[in-house]
Amino acid sequence: MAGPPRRRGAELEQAILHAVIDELTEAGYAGLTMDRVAARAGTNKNAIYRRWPNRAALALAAYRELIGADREPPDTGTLRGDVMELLRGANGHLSTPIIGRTVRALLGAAADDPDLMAQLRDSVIDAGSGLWLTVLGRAVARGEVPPEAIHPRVATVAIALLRNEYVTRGTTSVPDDVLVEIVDEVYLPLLRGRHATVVD
Amino acid sequence: MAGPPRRRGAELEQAILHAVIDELTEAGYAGLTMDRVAARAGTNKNAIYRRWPNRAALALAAYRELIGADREPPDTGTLRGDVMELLRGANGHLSTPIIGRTVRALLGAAADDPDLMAQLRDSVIDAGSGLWLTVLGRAVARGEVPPEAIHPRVATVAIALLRNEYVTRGTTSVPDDVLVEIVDEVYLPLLRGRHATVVD
DNA sequence: CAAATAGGGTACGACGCGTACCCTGATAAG
DNA sequence: CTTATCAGGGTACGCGTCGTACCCTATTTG
Repeated sequence: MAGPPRRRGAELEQAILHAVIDELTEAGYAGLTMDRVAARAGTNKNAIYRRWPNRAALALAAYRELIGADREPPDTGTLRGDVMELLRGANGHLSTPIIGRTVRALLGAAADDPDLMAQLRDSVIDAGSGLWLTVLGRAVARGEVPPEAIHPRVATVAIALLRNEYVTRGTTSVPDDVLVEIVDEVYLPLLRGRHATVVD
Repeated sequence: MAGPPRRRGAELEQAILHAVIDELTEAGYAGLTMDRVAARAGTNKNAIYRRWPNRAALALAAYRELIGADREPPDTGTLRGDVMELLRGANGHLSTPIIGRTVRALLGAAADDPDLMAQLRDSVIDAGSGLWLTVLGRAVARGEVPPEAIHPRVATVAIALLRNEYVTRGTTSVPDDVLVEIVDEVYLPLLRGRHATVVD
């Protein structure tokens, strides 16, 4: 009896990660169990523990799998257009049923696991900050904002506020008008006011 | 044999909550177990479950116990002084070994518990926002910033950024120069530039 | 073809949650 | 003062999950 051939290496790894994604979608991080992941992937816990040391690492790996490739910075021609697109992209991203919950839960789990926290920081938090600097650089080149706008803390204010909204509100999705408010009431005024001269 | 008289009601409740605080300090939220809390408080799980439905609710109650009474808004005479004091107060607060970790863990646990999230929002997140509005109101009265500065989203930008720093960095304490940067590079310029009209 | 490796199946110990009982000390009611 | 009521103490237990251990089997490598 041949049956399906036994999966190995990358193929099996993919099957496991997608099982994790499905489980996270249905039951959330709190309801994620190693046994069920193994069952759903049609394998057993051996194969999982051989690859990831614990539940948190497994969930983080699944998260990365889900995120996939890096994004390209948008280029709409105006700073506001680029910024709104970045923010809407991040919001659409975080409002996937799985992502927001998982990220929150992982941040919580990382409270007692510095190693996990470091990985989270790299792959979730800092991953996108280059996009913002790129977009700002173009805006400076166009003369939309003064060069002083390019300052790491200033550049990431918008995404930091969005993230804050997620973490503290516990919502599954942030309404678009909140994004607009962040951009028009906070972010753009801040960038334009970085130098004494303002307003176009 | 008399022994110590049996504790009841509020007295016992205090003993339990302080046992939770000690356990959180030593082992963190992940290491907090009901059995150990009961043992440490010199009681048993009955007395705990009679008061709180689960571990998360217990930890939240301990957190509130630890926070204690509400703070008074500072009044240093300048906006920058008040703002720095609010931010330093919050930072000192969150950098207690227990608080930061516990809040992060609770936010994570709340990912699957809307009820807990609501309570957290009320008692942790929104609790202090009145202070910021008060301080801003005084600054407007002094003519330091335009009245448009009094806008909920704008007013809480500084504390939102601090919180973001905590949640995403996983640090136990945010250095003072980060606070200064938040205030001088972001918050005050934003408030002072509020009069600039916004494009839409 | 043999040896090494990775996967499958399964069982197990440890641990913690939340519940259930029954007993005892303290308080409230008669 | 006596008795009923109730909160607390002590303890045990079922359940679920983690992480590990073993042994067997399929696949790949030499």
